[in-house]
Amino acid sequence: MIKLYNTMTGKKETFEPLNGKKVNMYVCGITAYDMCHLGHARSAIVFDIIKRYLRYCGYDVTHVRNITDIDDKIIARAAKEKISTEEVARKYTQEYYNDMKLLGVSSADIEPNATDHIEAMIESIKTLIDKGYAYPLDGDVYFEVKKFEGYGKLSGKKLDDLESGARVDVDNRKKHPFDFALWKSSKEGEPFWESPWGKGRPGWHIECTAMSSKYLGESFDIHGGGADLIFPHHENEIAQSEACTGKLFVKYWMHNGFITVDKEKMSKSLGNFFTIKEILEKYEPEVVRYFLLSAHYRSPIEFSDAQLNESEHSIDRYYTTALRVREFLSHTGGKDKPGNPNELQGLMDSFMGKFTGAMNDDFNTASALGYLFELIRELNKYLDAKPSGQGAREVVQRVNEMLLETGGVLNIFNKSPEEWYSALIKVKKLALSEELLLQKIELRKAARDNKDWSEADRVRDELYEQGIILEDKPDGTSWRVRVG
RNA sequence: GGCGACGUACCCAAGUGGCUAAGGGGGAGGUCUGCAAAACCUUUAUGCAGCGGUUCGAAUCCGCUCGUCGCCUCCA
Repeated sequence: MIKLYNTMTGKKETFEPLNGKKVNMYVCGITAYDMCHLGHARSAIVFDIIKRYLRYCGYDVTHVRNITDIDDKIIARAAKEKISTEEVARKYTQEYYNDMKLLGVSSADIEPNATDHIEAMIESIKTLIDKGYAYPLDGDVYFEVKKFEGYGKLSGKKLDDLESGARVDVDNRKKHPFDFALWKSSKEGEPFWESPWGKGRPGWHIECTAMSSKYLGESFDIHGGGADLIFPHHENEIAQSEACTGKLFVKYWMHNGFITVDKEKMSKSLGNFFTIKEILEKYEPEVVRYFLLSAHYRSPIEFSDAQLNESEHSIDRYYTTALRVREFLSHTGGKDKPGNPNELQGLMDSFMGKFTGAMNDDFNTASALGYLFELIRELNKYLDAKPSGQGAREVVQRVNEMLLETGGVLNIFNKSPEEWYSALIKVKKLALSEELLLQKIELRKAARDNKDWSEADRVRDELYEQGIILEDKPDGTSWRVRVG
């Protein structure tokens, strides 16, 4: 039984989709006017994991993630770069897809662009006018918030409070300061579409109303996005959609917390952001994903190199164990010496339940990761006891499968140790080829065979300086990339 | 001004009424090792911002205080 926190009620609720095992989920994507930063990555990764977990639980999920490809910021950017709005949108949409691919975030099932749905938006706006919820004004169309009973129910705001706390210049032509644009007339030189109210473009919020109902129906299960979208964006979507259909728009509203830098929200306007591209220059994507899953999705998470380095350590701990497991499985045979798997066996019996328990509790990935590392420790302990034989083999294999299965849900632990180390060499820009490295190890082996310890240590220290750590084992020396 | 969230060890972080307060990183000691590394073991919060209250029992519920942050404007 999955429980999830619903922003609408402010409580954790039992997840019961509108239609059996079918889950329709809409997550607000990006406005394609600039490079994406880590905050965008968090939202993408969080909802990707939620989708993966729901599917793991047997739900049939349809995931829609939109791209806003026409908007004031795009127009401003186009003017600045002296190119068309289409080119701006195309360029940054492409960058976005590229970032998502590098991050290892799966695609949504449907990734609609706003400009492909202008007709549907116009239809929605017409309906809102016909029903008396919207009014045209000098080529614009506004939604009249006072007409929608329940405006503010998602964000917990009251219109009177909004009025008195207004921090923006009020457009006096509107009936209420918080009436928002469904349609904006275009100024000279701006892109436009023909409409019953003249040439113009849609307001931001209406695209999600039009596209979500097109692909997921008038009522659907989950609507997600960053917490900064709660007001006004999602509040306005509710007003538009429910005014249009008279039906419940969304059953569960989910919002991820912010990334902070020096405790402040990472944002374009503060200028304290790091682009996904910049971060992936220094860190492996799996490290970034792990970092973002190491805190609960609704909590703020402080970005820092120290934190990313810790995440790198954690992932490396897994791959070090993965290497041990593989060596064990490739060698073990012979005498049946299952060791004492009791502690490990106990944890194996409870592990899957602990994992799903954590994930069922509002997708508590941080807690789930704790259980994974608990299992890793027990596995290491078991391997330390040097068990052998078929029984031991089956135990280790089963634990390994559990780690891969649960790691798979979290989209981590999905490489071979070699892939991990070679990715680390790349991302840490080590000026050392694997070939040269193996030569050095041979060189050192010769010294060790001669018990020339000072020469052996010299080679090891030299490699350490270059970011490589050597480990001497009974059957030879292996290497790892130094992390952290 | 209105609304809301958060404050757990040296750092990050889970835990939201009841066994010894997960897990990761770091520190100290140990086992192993030619020495290391890795791994494992022990240790590092009689206490969960502070003060009251409810309760047989609270980090967990309630109130107040202090501190930090967010939304109220485009924002993931």
